[in-house]
Amino acid sequence: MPRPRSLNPIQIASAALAVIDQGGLSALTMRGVAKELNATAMCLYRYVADRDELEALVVEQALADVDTTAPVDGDWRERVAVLVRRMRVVIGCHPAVVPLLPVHRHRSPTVLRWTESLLAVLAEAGLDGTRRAVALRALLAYTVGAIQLEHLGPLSGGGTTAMAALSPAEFPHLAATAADARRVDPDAEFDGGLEILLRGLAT
Amino acid sequence: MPRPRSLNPIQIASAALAVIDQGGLSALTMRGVAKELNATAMCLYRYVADRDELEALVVEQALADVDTTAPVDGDWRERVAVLVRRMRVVIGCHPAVVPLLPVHRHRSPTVLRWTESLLAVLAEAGLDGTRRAVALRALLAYTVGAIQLEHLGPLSGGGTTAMAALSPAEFPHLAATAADARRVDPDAEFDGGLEILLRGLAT
DNA sequence: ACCTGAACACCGTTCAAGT
DNA sequence: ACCTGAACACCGTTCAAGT
Repeated sequence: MPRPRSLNPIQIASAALAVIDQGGLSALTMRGVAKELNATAMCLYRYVADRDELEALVVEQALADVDTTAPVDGDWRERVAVLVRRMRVVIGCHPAVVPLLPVHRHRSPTVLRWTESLLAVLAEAGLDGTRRAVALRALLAYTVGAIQLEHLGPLSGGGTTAMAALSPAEFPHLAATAADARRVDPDAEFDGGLEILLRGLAT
Repeated sequence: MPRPRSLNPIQIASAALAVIDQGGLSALTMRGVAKELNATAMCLYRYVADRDELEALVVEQALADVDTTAPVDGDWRERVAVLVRRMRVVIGCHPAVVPLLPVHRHRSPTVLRWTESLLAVLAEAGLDGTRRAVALRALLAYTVGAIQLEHLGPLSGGGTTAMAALSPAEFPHLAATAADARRVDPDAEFDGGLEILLRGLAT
């Protein structure tokens, strides 16, 4: 007697994202997600092979809102910047997902489409072959790294506060820079670094 | 009757690093580290407050080999590159530690000394105040991000292999770039991205 | 065919008890 | 003062049993 499925992957992904958004990464457990769906943990194994697959589902669900279409206005550097900023803004809505990104990015259709658009813009800029591969990698590294620095670490962003308390005798530059850094807002900091990278990318 | 301590923090850090190097991040458990020391898990709580502190200990132990003295030869860009490459090489010896780096970097004396040296070189390059803070952040983001891309993800580096299998119809640029990327060795890729960043950093 | 409860082998952490 | 064993409240995952 075939019984209809009571869940679907989208429901699971939504529930899992809700759980991680609300309770942080440590709340993302098979049992926790199941409870959100009024089901049992074992039931989830009908839909995902294991926790790893659940994590991949969460990452894709979190990134699904990214507009991956290539921008048409502005020079190529501005178009790259727009794509990169779109990714950062959406991830900023789901900070607990950040540690999962480097691990599962290859399995996210959104990431693939976004990367394809980024490469298209780089191609229009006259980059190809190895140079384009290196440029992409550098942009990815900066994006992933900057987002991690922004959201991970002590007190999620209060890191510079801790650094400002360092002994200025032993770490003079660090103490000064920590003080300076607290006056830069995160958006400007991210855009500033991105600009440096894009300037270096000019042939 | 005061009994002498049977362990010290260095022994614990070494044992923990051995465990994670050999068994991966998932092997880093209180019980696992204790077994490596022929002790019980509970005994470790005499030396660390919790797992978080054990992780911080592992990170510092992994990075301890980094030479954090500022290089003296070459122009400032080359000196920055030398510092960054030193960090990458040492981390490459302990790839399982990579996910812990963004979380615990603020508590590592090695990271602090390394950052201080980096800032000193940037100061010699004429950067100060906000511009220097942004430059540091960009360098940190690139370094952290590039190392994560290198060591995390599917099959730890086989990611480009997976991407090369993509449908060239839907992802033409991605498929082409994945093929190109497989011909670039990791060192050259890292240095290439770093060069882009340093070029953009020139005033 | 799908869902469930009980069970297994793990976690981090607490706490009373040993020496 | 330091270490230990037992215990608690969790994990992911398996598997036989229910409907």
